[in-house]
Amino acid sequence: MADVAAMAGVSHQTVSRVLNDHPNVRAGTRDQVLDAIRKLGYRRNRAARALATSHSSTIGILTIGSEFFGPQSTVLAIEAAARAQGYFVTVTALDRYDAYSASEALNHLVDQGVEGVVMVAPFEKVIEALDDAGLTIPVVVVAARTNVPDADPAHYVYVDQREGARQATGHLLSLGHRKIAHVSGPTGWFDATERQIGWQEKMLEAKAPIIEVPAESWQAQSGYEAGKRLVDSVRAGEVSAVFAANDYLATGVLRAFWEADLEVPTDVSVIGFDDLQISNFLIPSLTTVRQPFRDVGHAALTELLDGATADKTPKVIVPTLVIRASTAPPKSS
Amino acid sequence: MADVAAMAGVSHQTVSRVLNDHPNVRAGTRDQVLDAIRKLGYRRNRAARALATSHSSTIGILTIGSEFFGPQSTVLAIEAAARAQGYFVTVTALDRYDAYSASEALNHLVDQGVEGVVMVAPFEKVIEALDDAGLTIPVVVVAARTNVPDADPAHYVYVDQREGARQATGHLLSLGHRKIAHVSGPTGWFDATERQIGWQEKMLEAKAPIIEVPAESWQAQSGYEAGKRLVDSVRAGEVSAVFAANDYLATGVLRAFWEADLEVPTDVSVIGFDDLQISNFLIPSLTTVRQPFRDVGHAALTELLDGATADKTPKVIVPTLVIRASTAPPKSS
DNA sequence: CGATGCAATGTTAGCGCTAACATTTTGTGA
DNA sequence: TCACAAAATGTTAGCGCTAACATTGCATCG
Repeated sequence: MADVAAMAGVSHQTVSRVLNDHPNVRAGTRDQVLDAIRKLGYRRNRAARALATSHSSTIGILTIGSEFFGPQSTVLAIEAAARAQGYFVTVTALDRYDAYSASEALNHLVDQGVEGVVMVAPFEKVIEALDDAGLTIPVVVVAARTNVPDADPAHYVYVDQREGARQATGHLLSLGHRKIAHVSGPTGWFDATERQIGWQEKMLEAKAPIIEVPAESWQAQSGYEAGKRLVDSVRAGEVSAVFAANDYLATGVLRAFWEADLEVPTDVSVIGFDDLQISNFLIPSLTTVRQPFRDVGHAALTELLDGATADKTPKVIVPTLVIRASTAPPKSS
Repeated sequence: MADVAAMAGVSHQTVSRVLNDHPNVRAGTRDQVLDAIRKLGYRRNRAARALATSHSSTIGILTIGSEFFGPQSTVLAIEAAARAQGYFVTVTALDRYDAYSASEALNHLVDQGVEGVVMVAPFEKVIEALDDAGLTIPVVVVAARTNVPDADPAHYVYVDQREGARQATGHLLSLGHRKIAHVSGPTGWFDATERQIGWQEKMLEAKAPIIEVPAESWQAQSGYEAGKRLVDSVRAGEVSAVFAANDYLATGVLRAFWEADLEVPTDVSVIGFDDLQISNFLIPSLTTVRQPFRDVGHAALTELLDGATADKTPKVIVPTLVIRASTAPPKSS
């Protein structure tokens, strides 16, 4: 900076003023300074700036360390939005989904000096770690948490999973199904819980039977195993439709039914959740619930930056049902 | 820090020494200091530290802004490895895949003060932007680039795409196929080019015909369109197997063949590339080439941190063929 | 034409830490 | 017991920037 000042024939403070768009700088002076900056290829030292202003212009994202479609899309959207606002983004992924890993990760971010944190980790234990962390910086949580403690200072942004599950179940009910099994997501995940509740609510409203097959993970493998367990029930006419907690699970279910020579949707309907890129190209193409992850990412960043506003109401985004070929009216038996 | 020093009854410099594991500190003093740190909940200010040491302990990752399986897995692996080494990671995603976006993104990272950059963006234009950027910090590129200029100071780490394509093609040839069409990836991507070359090399060696159907994107939609264009050739016996440039494309191809009542693998074999989580559960389960992205991430970080070593030989990681149910010997016609 | 006021620029201090050197304490051997 | 070295601790300066105040330049008006 001193070099730039010398070259432009001004004081370092004037250079600083130019850099910070201070109004009281003559146009001619400004040009000289900018010229010198260009000629010298000068870049401001961010550490010094952060030290002097006590602003790091950095936000932290804590996410889960797996290749899940939803969190990943959300993280990308947050990053893009943050960059547009002149913020830097530091990402930390969790090794394991427990409170210890989570507080380690949070520490890592706080050590880094972030001004705020977005947690894209819809796993219960992880979010609970936050309640104990006692952070003094703004926090936005992207998770459909319903039992938020009053004392929790975090802001919440999420897609209404329960509503999505109600849409999916409602679609099957309106087709005439009543024996709708739910392949539920793994325990500990908000999304799994909410989807299960939405399905169950709708089923109880319709006075339909509750048939739940829990999956051990979100992976297709678990869906496949759940599907195999459902084959006999389908054959026996005890299940005419399956609502899988996400599209990976649905893919596994489709596969299991195919292996058992059960035709979808003739013998049994299948519906998923997420709308992956490939869901339209599965055999048959998958009816599912689409989540607008980009919107979630944007909303999360907005919430973080405008966090001063006292409005702590969760920002809820509504998913949409995408009807394709894996659902049809039940066989008239 | 001054508070800690006062509480422990030492000078701030002694606190600094404790924090930096300096050897010349008496055990008792160290304990007092650590105690004071704990009691006060003191955290070092990273900006000040960075300013004093001129080390930011931050590395930048530049990646593409889409939900692709490979880059995402690689980024996660790099982040985990970096954190284990005490580094912070700043991620920037590209809005568009052109040189301008790329240099903007690089500037963003350099402004942030990163000590090194890993580019996980196997797109030609993006990498070319790097050659002009004239960065003075270490750079590792994760991309199967073959025409690296001598002057290019970057280190390269990648999975041998060409070899993977040769494995895939070789597998089909050894099953007895000769009319193997390639649904090639979009132009501008190193991976697409390399896979195309690997396939072509192997086909020329076998004196087999070159039938290529270019896809416009990496998405299943493009694979579907390519598959539809191949249906007639398959029916006419002009194509007995398809090597799709990735598993999304392969999914689309499978779907197109299914719609046309072509059975896989009886009527036509299909092979993909990447080994997605769901590839084993497609109908039929997909033979594909698995890429060890975790290894790539680790190798990239190692290369970045040990970059001082003069050895600029690219680190090449070999993929493995995963044989499943979508490939079989051709119909004896 | 000089007083006045504001715009433009300069000067000084300090953000919180570490490096380098200065000083004090401790331990050792003759 | 004292000199001496080595270990332990303290003191000072400065990393590169911005905030706050000080000064200068310049236009305006009676």
